[in-house]
Amino acid sequence: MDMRKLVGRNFERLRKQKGFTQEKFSEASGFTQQYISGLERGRRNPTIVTLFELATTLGVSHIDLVLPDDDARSDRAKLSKKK
Amino acid sequence: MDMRKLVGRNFERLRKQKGFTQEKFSEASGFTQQYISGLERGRRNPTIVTLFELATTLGVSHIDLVLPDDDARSDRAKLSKKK
DNA sequence: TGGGAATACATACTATAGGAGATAAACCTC
DNA sequence: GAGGTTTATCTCCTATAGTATGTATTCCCA
Repeated sequence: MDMRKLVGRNFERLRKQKGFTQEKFSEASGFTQQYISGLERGRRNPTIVTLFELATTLGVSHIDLVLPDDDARSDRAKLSKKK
Repeated sequence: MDMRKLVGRNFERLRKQKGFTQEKFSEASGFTQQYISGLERGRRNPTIVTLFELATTLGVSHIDLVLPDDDARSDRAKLSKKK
């Protein structure tokens, strides 16, 4: 269970949904494009403060981390919009 | 909006609900008692990997971070049990 | 009120989060 | 295949996450 990849994959999906390039997102969030790249590729282990800042820039208000059962083969996680 | 305090307060509540002392929890999780203390007092900024390990030790499978509206005065967050 | 259990504080240390800058590699579209 | 744009890789740097150890403090309760 690799939280880095779990967060990276879902972040990338949401970034694209929002129409951000890595560069545009880096300008909006203050993180470097290189950091965003590493994050999406599962090479970064963001802190909760960083996670909050990323979510805020994405316009996401609800971070929902579903930790898979051991017997579940695939990782699952959602970053869902406010109700 | 201080994610450290938000997580710290909710972690402390859940730890007590589960009947752990900081010392017992540190033995179960591999983190030091001192780290747990700092975490609960909002002086630590855990990474997502750390957050996952803490949740796993607590027997929590669903991490739900609700980011308050700007006009909401109080922090809110839930670490909820699996359905 | 004293003594053990639980929590907080202090200091020093190693590993890594995150930044800055340059560049490489893909990925278009013409 | 040239040229722009987007993403990935690399190196070096500082700040801090997390460990280890010791101790202080707070909280009980007999």
